Amino acid sequence: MKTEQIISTITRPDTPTPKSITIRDIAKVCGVGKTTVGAAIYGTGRISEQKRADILRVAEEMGYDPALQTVARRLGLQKSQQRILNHVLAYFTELDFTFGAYAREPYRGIAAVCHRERFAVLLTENDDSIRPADILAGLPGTFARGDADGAIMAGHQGHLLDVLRRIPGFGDRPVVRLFHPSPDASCVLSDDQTGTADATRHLLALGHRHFLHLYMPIESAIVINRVNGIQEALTEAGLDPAAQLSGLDLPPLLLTPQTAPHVLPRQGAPAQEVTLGADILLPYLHAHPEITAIFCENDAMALHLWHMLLNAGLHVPGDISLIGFDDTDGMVDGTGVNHLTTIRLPLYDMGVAAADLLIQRITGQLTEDEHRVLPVEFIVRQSTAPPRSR
Amino acid sequence: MKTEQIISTITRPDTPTPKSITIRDIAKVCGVGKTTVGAAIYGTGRISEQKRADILRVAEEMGYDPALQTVARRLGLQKSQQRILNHVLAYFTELDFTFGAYAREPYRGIAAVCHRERFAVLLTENDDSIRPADILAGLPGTFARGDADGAIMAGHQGHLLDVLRRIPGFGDRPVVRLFHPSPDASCVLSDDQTGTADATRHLLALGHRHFLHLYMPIESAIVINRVNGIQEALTEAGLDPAAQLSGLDLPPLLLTPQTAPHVLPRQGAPAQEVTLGADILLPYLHAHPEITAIFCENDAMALHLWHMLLNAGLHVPGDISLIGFDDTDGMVDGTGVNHLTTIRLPLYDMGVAAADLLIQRITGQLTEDEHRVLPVEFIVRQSTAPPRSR
DNA sequence: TTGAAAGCGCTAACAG
DNA sequence: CTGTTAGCGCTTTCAA
Repeated sequence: MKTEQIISTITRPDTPTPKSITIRDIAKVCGVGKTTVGAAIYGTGRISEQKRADILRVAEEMGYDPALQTVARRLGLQKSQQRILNHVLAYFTELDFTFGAYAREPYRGIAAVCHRERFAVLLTENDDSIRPADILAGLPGTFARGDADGAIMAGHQGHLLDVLRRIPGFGDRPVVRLFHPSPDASCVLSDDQTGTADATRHLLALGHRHFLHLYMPIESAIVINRVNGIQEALTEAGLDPAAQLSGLDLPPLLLTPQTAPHVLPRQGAPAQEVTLGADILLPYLHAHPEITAIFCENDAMALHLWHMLLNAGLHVPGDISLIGFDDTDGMVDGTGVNHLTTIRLPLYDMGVAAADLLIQRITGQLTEDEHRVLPVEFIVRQSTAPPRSR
Repeated sequence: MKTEQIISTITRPDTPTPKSITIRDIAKVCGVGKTTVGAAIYGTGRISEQKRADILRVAEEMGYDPALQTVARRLGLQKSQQRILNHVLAYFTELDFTFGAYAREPYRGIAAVCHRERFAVLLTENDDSIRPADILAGLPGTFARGDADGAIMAGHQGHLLDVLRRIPGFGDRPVVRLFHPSPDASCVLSDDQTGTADATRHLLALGHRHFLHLYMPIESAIVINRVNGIQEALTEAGLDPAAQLSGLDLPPLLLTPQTAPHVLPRQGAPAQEVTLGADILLPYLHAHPEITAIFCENDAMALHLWHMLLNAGLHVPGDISLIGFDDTDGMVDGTGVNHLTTIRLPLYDMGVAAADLLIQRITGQLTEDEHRVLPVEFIVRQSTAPPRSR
């Protein structure tokens, strides 16, 4: 943390603020000691109901504002190791949060809960490729000072959790991780395995037998869950997962939502390259004509594929059945109908759950970290159909 | 502000934190007074270079963390009316910020500047229809406590500025308004008038003579600027604005970015109603066959219109020329090319300008409010063409 | 129940 | 230049 920043930034208001009312002022007016006033307003110590009412009335009349005296209270409480909550939580997302429903939809849920609970949201985008030391250095002083009561982290976020834990001002405050399981924090996860299992059963029922799963190069718990789901359904049907399911990793760029057509408008966004990854995927499909269905890591990827296949003369779902993930983006026709069969992640609800969980931990209503797994929903649309030989 | 929230929220950490190092500890070790240590670390008072170096070294060794002592410093400084900056700014946007590049693109700019300057962003979405009293009640305690050093407000935001000004904890801290001019704050605006003037000249050169301007029901400074631009170009061409330009207000819903097809993916978003507003617009156009070009308030609206006209058998740009605004959304064809002629708002740069301006005001590098008007860019694509009679 | 006194860790005014 | 003293406004003993 930049020490200088914390030290050297002092301002003096243009127009001197009128001195604010203190409990001492009130005490003088009421003819009591200031300890008594403190007891009346802040509930420190016993006080007769009569005096309390009197004092509160006078405080109100004099315009006493407890918010303005939080600093003094904090100092006073330091002795007894108590903290006044800031009612602020940090939401860390991967860089360029503004892309993709994957961070935006949870944010909506978080914001809704925070608004209800009068919490403020400190939005922080983090570059996952950055070195841990730089994460620390890049965080605003507000974190070092401990202004965030807790944090929600979406996605991988590399070593961010460790970094947070090492900040003296943050310490072991509650953290909720979204999407990725973690033993050191509360987690809000989705039941991806059931989702892919359902999807696989659907494809099996249609008659498909050979599947391709396009995954991220990263060996993440998420990918493992999804593969498990497919394998579960295959095994259940008496098939050998190893023989029926193949995996293929594509260029990382292809897997980010950014590259899909019509995904998200952004000023100056480059035109789509519909051919990206085609040099890998098309030859592969050509060499494996038995494959009739493809699982994608996300909808954006599915849409990209759809266009790519179309370009190559392959029809969805006629030649290839396509299954997306997330239900964030759709293959929308002119009448606004989405044709992509997908597994819907309850992104908004996950945000709500994360914020609820975090705030309960912050306020002490919950004293242990908790893992919550939310159900997904398999949605059949028009990108899956019975296979025909290619 | 909910007083209870400020008062009743105290927590005690699960594991008692080890008492943090204080300047007194350092003073004892160094065999000096604590004032001297303060002078060394915080630059309060004069001190010899020798002692300073010694003390700083010891402080470092002992692991003194200035961030942890901000509370005490703040109390100490209260006497002299000085404040330690929080390095936090609030970004207020209209409700559901997650829609529309109109708030998201500036956010990207703001975030970039804040990251560079180590400022944190407090993101707050505000419902413009809410009563002023409720805005105040809905703000998290962090605002009452004065944790935000300043604020950026996008859009109308009704009485929010007044509300902020009335919060004792915020007072007259710097505010930057985005898009809307305001005498009580710094502003970052766009030169819309030049934009619509350019667009009008373009249409005039193509041969158009009768124009329709679809505006928001609100009499905003923005609309006025845009109309002024059209009128300016018409007058310049020796035409009578009153005779050549007609205005029409459509249902409010039509004017929000949400309604445009393909604008922004959102989970569970309803299918588009391509016919929304058609009952007003189509008869109007039928009654005024002399109109050959339409100005829209934003791209989303232009796209909606495009589809609506197509539905009615009218071709763009053959029958009607269409001009969007913002350059946030496009009529994208299969190859990723955008066909909408529009006036591009430098949204990202406006965010950058707003954050720069605000931070300069916060840090005192700038002592007066400033209005900055950024240039727009008229971009000719394929939604405008020479008129033909209908 | 009440209130005086002694902190919390720093800054500020003033002697030395 | 240095250290002492007295705050900042609240909390927390601890007598009364």
